[in-house]
Amino acid sequence: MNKRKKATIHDIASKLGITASTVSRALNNHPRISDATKKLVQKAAKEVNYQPNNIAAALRNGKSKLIGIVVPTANRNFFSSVVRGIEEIANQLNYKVIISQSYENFEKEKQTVDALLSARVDGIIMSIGKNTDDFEHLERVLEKGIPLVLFDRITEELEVNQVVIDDYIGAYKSVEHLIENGYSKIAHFTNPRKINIYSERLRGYTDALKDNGIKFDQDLIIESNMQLEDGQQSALKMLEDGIDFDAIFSSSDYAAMGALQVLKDKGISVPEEVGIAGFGNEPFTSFTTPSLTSVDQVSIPMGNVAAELFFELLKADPKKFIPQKTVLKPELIIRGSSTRKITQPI
Amino acid sequence: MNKRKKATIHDIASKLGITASTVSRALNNHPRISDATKKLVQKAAKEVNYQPNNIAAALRNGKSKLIGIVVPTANRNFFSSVVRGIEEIANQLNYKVIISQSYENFEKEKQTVDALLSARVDGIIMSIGKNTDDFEHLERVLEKGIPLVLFDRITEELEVNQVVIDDYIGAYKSVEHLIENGYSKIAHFTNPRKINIYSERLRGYTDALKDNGIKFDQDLIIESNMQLEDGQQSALKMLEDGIDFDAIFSSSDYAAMGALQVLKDKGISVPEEVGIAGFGNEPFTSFTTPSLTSVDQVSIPMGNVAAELFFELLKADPKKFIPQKTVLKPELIIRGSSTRKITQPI
DNA sequence: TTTAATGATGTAATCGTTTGCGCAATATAG
DNA sequence: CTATATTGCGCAAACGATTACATCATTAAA
Repeated sequence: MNKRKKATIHDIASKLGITASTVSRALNNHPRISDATKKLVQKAAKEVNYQPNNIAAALRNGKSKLIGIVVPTANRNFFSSVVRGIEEIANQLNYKVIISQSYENFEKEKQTVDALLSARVDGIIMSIGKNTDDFEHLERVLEKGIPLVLFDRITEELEVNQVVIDDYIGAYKSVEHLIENGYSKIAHFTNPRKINIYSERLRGYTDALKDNGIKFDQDLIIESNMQLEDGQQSALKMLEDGIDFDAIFSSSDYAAMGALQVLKDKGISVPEEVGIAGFGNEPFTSFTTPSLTSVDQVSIPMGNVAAELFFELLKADPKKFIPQKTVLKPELIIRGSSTRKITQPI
Repeated sequence: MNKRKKATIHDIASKLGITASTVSRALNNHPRISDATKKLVQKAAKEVNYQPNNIAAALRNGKSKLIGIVVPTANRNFFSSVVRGIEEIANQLNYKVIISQSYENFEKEKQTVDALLSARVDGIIMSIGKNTDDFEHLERVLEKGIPLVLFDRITEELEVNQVVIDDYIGAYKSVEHLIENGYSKIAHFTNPRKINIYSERLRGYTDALKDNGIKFDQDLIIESNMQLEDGQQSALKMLEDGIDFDAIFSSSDYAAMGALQVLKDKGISVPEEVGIAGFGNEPFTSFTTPSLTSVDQVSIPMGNVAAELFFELLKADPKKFIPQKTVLKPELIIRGSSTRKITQPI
């Protein structure tokens, strides 16, 4: 029924006995084109099932209307929600989004950034991988004057727009909440890698203890890769080593979940004997028994803000660029794993 | 340090006193270019920090090396895993992926497909929304001869490559498993929308009952939108209405989870009094207490297959196109919610 | 030594849109 | 009734890479 070749503005033009420039202008609602012509063109475009070729336009304009997004994995609720937040804003402005995953792999991350650059995205919004501590690939992006916005997993080594949540406050509030519920020997699960989020959460933990007159105990700091299994092992280790604790503040919901499973398994009741609080507000946290107290990372707003920052950058004069860092307030979601009716230390 | 403008093959050419065609051929490893020249070109390319402009190449070649993916929501483990499976294959072939979400919204789905077409993707891989029952937008894609592959949520109304899991078998096995564990009054949570996946699962349920000599009971078929809250309400309703059941086979893990919560809340023990099996093998199913029996949808292989089908289509002669339907075998993951040591009907 | 084949590179058109400039025709001002 | 704006549209050159065809050398074959 349809011809194999796709219709172009030239086809429309010759059909109407006008030129392609007029068609182009008509479709773009150029003021110097008469309404009559515009109507004609639109009708003809419908008839031939015209689909604008953004590739050609991109080449001519030097902008693709594509935003590259790099996340460690789209498979995590937090990241996909941020992407959703970005999309909300981007779509309004007729931008589309290319999502790439770096799988926490440095080489893959570099390749991905390169590929996006070759695809001529107008800019990049990303969250860096856990194992990334060299930022040359991002410096190259900046040098070329391509807009770059970092979210959540950021670095201080780059002069770049960033949006994060206040991990410090989130951690502080969690620990404070645990203390208010009568826990005092609070362990902390963290990651040895020095990315901002973990160090900030550790700082919040430390300060909350201090401000409540509880002495910091290095033995209560447990480092791991923070996945489910790591949480299980950490909890087991603490029990075996006879470490005296009555609560866990974990920088990851997964690790918190692992600990919860082990404790239940060992007949230790949560929250009565041990309180648990996680971080991230993953969907499963509300499904567990007991449900898991956690810190919500306001992911969709974070995506919104990242996108807004991005579009500001796009418009801005690169000469007088001043990197902004937006800090969002996280929300403590209090659930069953950390609230006991009666304050009863073990 | 770097000039604002990006380097092109012309810059490299004039730098070396040769022409752009030679540079292009050298970079593409054309056999008719001498090794000496190739080396020179590569060195010069590095020096000027050359980044190929895929947009220009895409325009010239008529192919963008982009695959458009449309999913209802990237936020679901299943979909993001399929995407991952697609990416694995696509990246090997130097294709990139544009992910768009339709949010189960028909209008949004249409717009998205149009946008991808305008972005000149080389083809589309998608899973259709729950509310889509008009397929004009997809017919347009087919008419233009643009490769289209559907996965999971498909339709029989289109002559198109498809990859699905055998929902029938998945359901059949689940129900059979429940029966083997001594359950006989098995309720089924399903969705009233007539998309293939739900009707196939219902069919599997029905046949498994029949083959085991259990009479089908319409009262045990509970329709809802299958989210967590729907599962809660469905369970509550069954209890209130005094419906006699000893197991639930839910077409969604979320609804199964909701039911599990309600039953536990009402003091009904799972799996002793009521067995539960879900569908989808969402990550949280292994975190719940008891953990939730479910059907794994082999999402990554599904993505792989979808991508392979896609690339076959891309190479194939559109004249002699015969739509293929690949059916993958799902895997029953047996967990705590459906296994009781002693078969003890209530 | 002439002819043909091969190797290495250049020429120029092409992909589909956009847009500065130019040129009429009409409208407005003086 | 000129002089100047304004309106409506065409011309042609971009954007950057690719590639069929042409052009020279050089070399092998006759």
